[in-house]
Amino acid sequence: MPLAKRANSKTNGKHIKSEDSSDDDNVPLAKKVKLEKKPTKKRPAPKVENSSDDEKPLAKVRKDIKKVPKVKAEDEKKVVKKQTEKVEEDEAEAQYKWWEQGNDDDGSTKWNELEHNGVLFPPAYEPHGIKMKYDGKPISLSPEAEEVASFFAALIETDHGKNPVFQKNFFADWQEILKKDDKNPKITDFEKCDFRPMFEHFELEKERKKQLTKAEKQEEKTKVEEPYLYAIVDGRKEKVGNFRIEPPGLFRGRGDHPKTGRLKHRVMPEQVTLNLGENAPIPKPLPGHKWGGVVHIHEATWLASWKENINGTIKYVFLAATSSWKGQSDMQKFEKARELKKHVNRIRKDYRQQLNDKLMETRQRATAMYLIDVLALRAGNEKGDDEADTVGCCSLRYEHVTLEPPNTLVFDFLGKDSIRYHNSVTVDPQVFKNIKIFKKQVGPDNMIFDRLTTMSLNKHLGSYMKGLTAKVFRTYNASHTFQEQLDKLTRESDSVHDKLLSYNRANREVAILCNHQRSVSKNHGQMIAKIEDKIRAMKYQRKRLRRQIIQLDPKMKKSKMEEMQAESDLEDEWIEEHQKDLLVKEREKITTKFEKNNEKLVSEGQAALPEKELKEKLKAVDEMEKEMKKEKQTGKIELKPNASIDKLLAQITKLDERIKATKNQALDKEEGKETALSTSKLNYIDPRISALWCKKHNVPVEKVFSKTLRDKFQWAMEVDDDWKF
DNA sequence: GGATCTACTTAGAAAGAGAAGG
DNA sequence: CCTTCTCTTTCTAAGTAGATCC
Repeated sequence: MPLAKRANSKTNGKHIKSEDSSDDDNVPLAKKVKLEKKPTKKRPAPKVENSSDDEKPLAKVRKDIKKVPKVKAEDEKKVVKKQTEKVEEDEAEAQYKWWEQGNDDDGSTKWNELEHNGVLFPPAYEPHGIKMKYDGKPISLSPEAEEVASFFAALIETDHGKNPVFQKNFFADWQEILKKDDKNPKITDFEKCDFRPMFEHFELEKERKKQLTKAEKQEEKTKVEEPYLYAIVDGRKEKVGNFRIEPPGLFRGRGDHPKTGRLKHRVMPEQVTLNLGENAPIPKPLPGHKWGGVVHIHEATWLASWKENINGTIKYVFLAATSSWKGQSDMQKFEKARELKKHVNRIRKDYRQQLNDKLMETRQRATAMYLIDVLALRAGNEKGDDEADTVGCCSLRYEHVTLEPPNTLVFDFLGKDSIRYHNSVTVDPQVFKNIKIFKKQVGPDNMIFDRLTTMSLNKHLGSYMKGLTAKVFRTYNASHTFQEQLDKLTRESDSVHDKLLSYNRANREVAILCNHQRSVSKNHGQMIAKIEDKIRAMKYQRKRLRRQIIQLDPKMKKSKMEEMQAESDLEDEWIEEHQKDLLVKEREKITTKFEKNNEKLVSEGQAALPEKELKEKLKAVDEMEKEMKKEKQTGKIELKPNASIDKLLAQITKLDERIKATKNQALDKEEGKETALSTSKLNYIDPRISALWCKKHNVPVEKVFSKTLRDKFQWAMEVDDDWKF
């Protein structure tokens, strides 16, 4: 598959041929263009660190550390001292209220003394001995081969397990493992493998686990994990986030990832580097093992790191989201986005003007900025060909944008996580013109912004405001949109319930802007059908009520006719079905109640009630059935003795409301079926907007933030009333 | 000045827990 | 009370972006 290519020689040294002559003619091209095609990125084969028996890696890491720029010693000391004093004063109070201590003048973060207990390693693999089949016959596998087979077996019913690339990659890696022990059978054909016995074993295990009570599940876990949950950071006790090292398994790459299904190795202590305070005790590795290294990088927040074997990327153990380091940087992120408010008008004015700049590079940059600002696209770093082919703004290719004159652009590409971005947008005519020109210049398969990189774009943005990058626009526009929508939708007179509806609507606007999706749940259709049935049932009730009114006072007929008409979706067939259903359900209800009662009586040593009793009870339903038949024949409904028009009307009003509410619920579910609100809430919307809104409108915060979110956003909970995003 | 490395945030899937419905 | 549906939490992949290397 051809990777994104930068400009080829076709465009080199030429002038932009304007698509329409009314456009500024002959825009000179930017100086020279790099001619080389993007070289295929070939990552050097990851050095296999075999550190178990020599000191090299450790020494190596130590050397590296010397290169880490030293934080000015004074600053460092100052902070340490300040925080230590505070801790001594009142440890509990100081623990989480870092935001009241004020920030450092230069806004930088300094990480100080760090001690922690350690990183939890999983125990080695324990074979289960369940025999899978090959060519129809049960086979025995070495423990290692059994483990890898189990990884796959657990997934055979999932999309991953059915994905041919996943299967191929798994099979190749599994064969390598099989070869390691010559007692393993020769397995050469994936098609002949039957993993089902193992799969079923795991399903059973799952069931068994489910049966355990809450307490049983908790107890063992908490006991083992207890020592690993917290780290002491600058004297504060902070929660550790992902303290469990990632267990071995099959790499579950998203989208068309060429490496999906490959075996992810078990990580051993020798591969792990710890980052902690110079004076902190070094936690003990597994018996018989040693750590890959111990470092003291004060300006990093990670506690431990290791290199993962699939893509050669570094994985980290960080503090939890509730920690001060994470909270601090979260707050800084939103403060930066708020600072953009002061500059955004100028920036917008500039890029609009530069949309027809003579310099190609500038014009591309302006166009990209427009897209990032208006559509909240991601920056779009370039990717290698050993990853899924996904793009962002700067890496958009020819085929990702189509032109619909006069000025509509249709975007259709796979973004982060291979989530489809499909959007038809009417844009500024000059943006349309530009895309048309760029596309013509670069040709199919090539990147539209061939003179632009995320680096150059961010460098430019940085000239407007310190620390401004493409991603700040997403944060800014998300929070801004949320505040705007929330203000627009919230009615002071609304109930808490309705206010929450508005809150979620505003949230959804943001999620749509950011294209946050979720897969439609398997039984969504079923669920909607159920709700629709419920609505119909209520309509049927309402229809009967109206009939009764007419029976009571035939003069009402005329005025009610129109409304009756509106219920045309209540077909006779459906009504009949519905009535039958009602009867069946009623009978079931009575029967199960009767049986349960009998079981109870028997267990208490009493005699069960005779079958006759049940028949007696069921007679009431027979009665109902008769009445329904009669109703159908005569078209008359048996009126209750105390029926009155007023009462019936009141019932109708109530039903109307319920129908409306249920309809809303259905609409809400349908609209939200593929939009995930959580991501924007967690990462893009300044939590202070929510905190203030709750306060102002008397909505309890726990209605909008779950426990974890409240903990994460603790820094944002107390805001001045006049604060605005 | 691009490629690579590193460190961090952002993302949806999957697992788990809790609430609602029968 | 048990099952089913829904919301929350956990997990780790996949981005962004700065620093460093060459």
